[in-house]
Amino acid sequence: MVKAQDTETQILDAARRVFIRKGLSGARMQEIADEAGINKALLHYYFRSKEKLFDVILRETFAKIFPSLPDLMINPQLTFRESLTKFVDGYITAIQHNPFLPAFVINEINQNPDKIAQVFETIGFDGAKIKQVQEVLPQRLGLSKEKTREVIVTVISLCVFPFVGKPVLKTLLFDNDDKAFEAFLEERKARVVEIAMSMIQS
Amino acid sequence: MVKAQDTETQILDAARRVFIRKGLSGARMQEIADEAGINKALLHYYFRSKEKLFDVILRETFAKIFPSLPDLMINPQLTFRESLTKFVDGYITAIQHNPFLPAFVINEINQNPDKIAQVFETIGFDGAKIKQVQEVLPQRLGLSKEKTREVIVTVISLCVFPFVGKPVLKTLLFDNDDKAFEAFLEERKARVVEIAMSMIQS
DNA sequence: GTCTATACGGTGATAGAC
DNA sequence: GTCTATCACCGTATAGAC
Repeated sequence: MVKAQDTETQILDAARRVFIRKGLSGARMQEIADEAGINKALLHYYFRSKEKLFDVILRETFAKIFPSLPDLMINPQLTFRESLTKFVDGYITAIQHNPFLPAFVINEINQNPDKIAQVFETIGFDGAKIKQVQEVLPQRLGLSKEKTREVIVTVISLCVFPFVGKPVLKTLLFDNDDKAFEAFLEERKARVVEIAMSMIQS
Repeated sequence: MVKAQDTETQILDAARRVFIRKGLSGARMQEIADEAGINKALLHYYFRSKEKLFDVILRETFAKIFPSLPDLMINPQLTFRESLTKFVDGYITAIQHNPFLPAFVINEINQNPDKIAQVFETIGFDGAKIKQVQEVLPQRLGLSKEKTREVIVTVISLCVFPFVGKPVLKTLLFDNDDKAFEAFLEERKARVVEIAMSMIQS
């Protein structure tokens, strides 16, 4: 039992690394087995198929990335600026620790958009919660539904894109200097908040 | 000769569609052959291998996406606001016609960052041109190099992200209403310019 | 140039011993 | 639970006829 738990965890750890690096179609069961220190047969013993294993990782990844937004934004204890600062900071920091996550999610989601609703439900991000955000947030901001959407899209765009576009941006703007790019991301946390706040006030 | 040209074009058209939809590892030579109305053997006759064929498409795609930025931004005939408006409008419109391009580029580039320099050179986007943009643009804007980078990253993020994040954004903010999302993108062209200009003036 | 046939390696998945 | 061995299939790539 203890050993089983360990093996399953090791498989999931390995699968996470490989799938996020290579995607569903690029990943090989052999590679996952190697990274987990076991053989292919055992993979199929724990998770019936590659697709099943992948779905577990995809759900887990979504659960890690998405719930923070609504929880934070709706918290009435904080001013909106505080909520926003906390969100942007937490979000960018989280991605810094998992820099390949956004590209992975983007790719797999665009590859298979039908899975979205299903995955969202699994992580407790159902219609009710979505509605809640769509209704409470405009009230908090004192903005129309449309304006609120613009702010949200802007914030998420600014937080996420630098990571998925990193190879290109680094080449074009940062002379491939990794340190400079990291520093830029760090400084960006404050700038994103400023840009969003100026959208709200104007 | 005429027929050969036709076949090659048909192969490239098919390869473009399939690769951009499925990516390198997800695409199948059989599927490309089917879409081109020929058989697998002929694919290998024209392009020795899958990788070679893919490289052609990748270069072609980069050539289509990237050169517009520097050419526009540096044009001294226009005010910066005019350049920016033209760029944002042209860029978003272009992506609207090829909505899967950004996710494709992001995925393949993150999968194989080493190819970037090589691909950029192929499309005439060499070190000299990059330096030119890095030097001329700050002058035009009257901003520091760092501030200029912020503006560029912001503009590109706001233009591109909505497309790659479309499935998620549509679900969370637009109740899966395609029309509403399209309208949002259309209206966004003007908003992006406003956001960028306000960054410059402050 | 274009086809059919086939080689050849890899890939997901299973059977069966321990 | 974990392994070795093996299967059936699919994928890229090539040979060779026309």
